Amino acid sequence: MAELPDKSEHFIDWYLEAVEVAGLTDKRYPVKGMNVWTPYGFQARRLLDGLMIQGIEASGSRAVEFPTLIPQTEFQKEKEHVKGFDAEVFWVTRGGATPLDIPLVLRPTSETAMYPIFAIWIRSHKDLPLNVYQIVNVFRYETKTTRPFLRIREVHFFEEHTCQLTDEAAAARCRSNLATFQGIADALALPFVATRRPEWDKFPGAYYSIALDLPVGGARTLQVGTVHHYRENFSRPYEIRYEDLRGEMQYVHQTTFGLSERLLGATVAFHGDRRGVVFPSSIAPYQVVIVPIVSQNSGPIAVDAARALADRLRSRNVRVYVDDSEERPGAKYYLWESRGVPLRIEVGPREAAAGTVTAVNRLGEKKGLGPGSLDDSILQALADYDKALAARARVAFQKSFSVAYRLEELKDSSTVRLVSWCGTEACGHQIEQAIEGAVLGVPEGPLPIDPGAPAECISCGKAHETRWVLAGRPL
RNA sequence: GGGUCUGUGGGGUAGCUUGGUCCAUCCUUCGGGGUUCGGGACUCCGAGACGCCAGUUCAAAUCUGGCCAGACCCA
Repeated sequence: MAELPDKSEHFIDWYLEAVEVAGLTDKRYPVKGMNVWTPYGFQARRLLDGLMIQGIEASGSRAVEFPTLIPQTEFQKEKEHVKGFDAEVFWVTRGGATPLDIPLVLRPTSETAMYPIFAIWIRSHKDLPLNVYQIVNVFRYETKTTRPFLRIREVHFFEEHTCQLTDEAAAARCRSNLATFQGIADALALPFVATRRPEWDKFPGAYYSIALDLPVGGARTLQVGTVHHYRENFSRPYEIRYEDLRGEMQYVHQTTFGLSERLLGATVAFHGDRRGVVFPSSIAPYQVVIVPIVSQNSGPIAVDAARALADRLRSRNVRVYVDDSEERPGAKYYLWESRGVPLRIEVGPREAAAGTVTAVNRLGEKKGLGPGSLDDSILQALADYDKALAARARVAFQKSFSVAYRLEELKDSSTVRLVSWCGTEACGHQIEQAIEGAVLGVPEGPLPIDPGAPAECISCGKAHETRWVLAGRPL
């Protein structure tokens, strides 16, 4: 087996192979864009779900689950929304041989499934805010080339939907969601930028959309999440109203927050290297793999030591696997490296006798541990690994942005670009054409790099009321 | 949406133009044996595929049609 393709030169080839060798999905399922989750990949996904659940519930949201099928009549109530999704929904038109009176849509997202029910649930201002989320599969008839975790037709989707009393409360919920996402991203050691998407690229039906993007090498970016402020755009057609203190009916202000297994793809894409996947310990299916080194004459001492150590680590909630298969040690090292295991522990016969081990983390740092407080040292090594991974990620992140002052500079961008923009759609499209990508949007909060005050618009040269905007090439 | 092309064991391929020693080949994968074992071992035995359905033919991986799946290019 050779090394993976060069990540910076052939990113997509590298990505596909990294996912393949790690065994996260089986792409042989005979429907385009629908892959099988393997036990290893599913475990990573479940851990990722756990991060989302923990984060969102800490911010006062509760889990619900709505049905998969949506009647066409409900689906069509918000005009922009239908227009945005019409081309990519799967339809259910028959029950057995009987044509359905009202065709059903396989949800591409759940606004139109939830909101008729929200209208029933919400009567009074006392019913607000309503903060609920669900983690379910949604379906989109993707026509472009599909890629595991990144562009798929059956999406494992996290969606929070909230109803708020006021516009300001909804904006506050959006900010709260960004803080929640920050926590999730931190756990994954993924730096990101939040930008307000330009008008022409916001979610169909939204008042505004804040997208969460990751730079993944060159000018490439990966959108891993969105927070939308809907204002009353949905509550009016779906008649979600409450009676306020004065006894008047008011429409609720709504928000949504969406994430998916793209975050898993992003973790692979961002941290991975020539040997394959690199997992942060938060979602690593195995945080520690122990490889006992056995030779013909040494007997079971190394395996016994490995198993005893594994039991002790498990009792401290470490996910650990003892690889006592018949493979040679070298083959095991490569295998577990490609699968992204944060920490490998080697135990040879002599070490077993002495109560020591050799620890090698996924960043290649190697050291001997023990005999004193061995278990603590291993936990410490795991924590150190996560810190080192995050530090490495921050460095890569800093290098992923640069300022461009002229449209011609955009063509050969080797980073995501920060450009000054007048805010008009015409100039926005000029920028998109020049970079052969997209205007991501105006950053929310601090910029990844400090470019000073905005200059004149990179496209039309207008000097007043310009702002910095990020442009890149979304995957 | 329009066009071009592709489909051969688990993965990657040759063969197809001109139908016939092709129970197809190489690299791997899987099962079993032996020698090994601190960075991708060697060796022996064995298993496993011509996308699906029709048609043409003495004979189809190869030709024809339909279907399914996928890739690339353009709008």
